[in-house]
Amino acid sequence: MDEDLDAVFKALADRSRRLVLDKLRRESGQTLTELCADLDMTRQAVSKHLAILAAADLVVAVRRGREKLHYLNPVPINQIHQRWISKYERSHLDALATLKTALEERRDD
Amino acid sequence: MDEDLDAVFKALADRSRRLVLDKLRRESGQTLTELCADLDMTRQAVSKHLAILAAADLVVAVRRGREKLHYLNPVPINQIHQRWISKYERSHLDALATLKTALEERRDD
DNA sequence: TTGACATGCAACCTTTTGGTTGCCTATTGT
DNA sequence: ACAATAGGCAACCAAAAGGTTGCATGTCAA
Repeated sequence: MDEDLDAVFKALADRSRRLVLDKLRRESGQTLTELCADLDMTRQAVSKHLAILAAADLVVAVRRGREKLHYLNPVPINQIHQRWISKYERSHLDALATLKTALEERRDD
Repeated sequence: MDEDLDAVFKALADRSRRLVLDKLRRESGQTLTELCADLDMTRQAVSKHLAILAAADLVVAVRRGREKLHYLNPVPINQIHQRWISKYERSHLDALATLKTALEERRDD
């Protein structure tokens, strides 16, 4: 059940990859070389990152002639939100209260 | 600005660590040995995971005698939601439509 | 048709990660 | 007091991650 979410979490763990996602969110359909701009690493490194993002289904690529256009797929991020984050949002206040109490009880040591 | 979020993303990238968080969400204030149950790795490995979670501020520990009680801190997960996920939620439908169009235009190659 | 451009593939390297084992320290209950 | 219990520290290890360089392939435009 958590199998595919794992790839998404791992893909999101790298700052460069999150940067790539941000760039794609701002402007869809960019090519590899376009995405390389301002990224301070070789094209091959970016290409590897894109492969990881694609494996996690966060990015979908479409070949057009000699270039490849990359699109953001928002679905996996939404799934992370729905199937994972939301659980923690639900118990957020409760957990905060428990934590606060625990930290205060530490005083009477 | 994104400095601390990076540690959180990295901490969440490991399935075992997410499992630990889930356990703490279900029951707060567990000790290290309690958390080790059903985790199929040594106590030291779990201890390392807890250190990483604590460095990301996802877990706060309170020493009580010879044992250490661990509490979930929901704030970083909330920040991930607020400062990162929500941006993608906002452009979700738009991105989906763009992606769909791109995939359909692929037909007339 | 040929040079320039966009990308792909593979080998290689270094650092990080996730885990282990072995031993040490502190606290507790009897 | 002392054995059992809870945890900490450090060295070590294999595998994965993130990056590089070099070369190959496919496509476009003049």
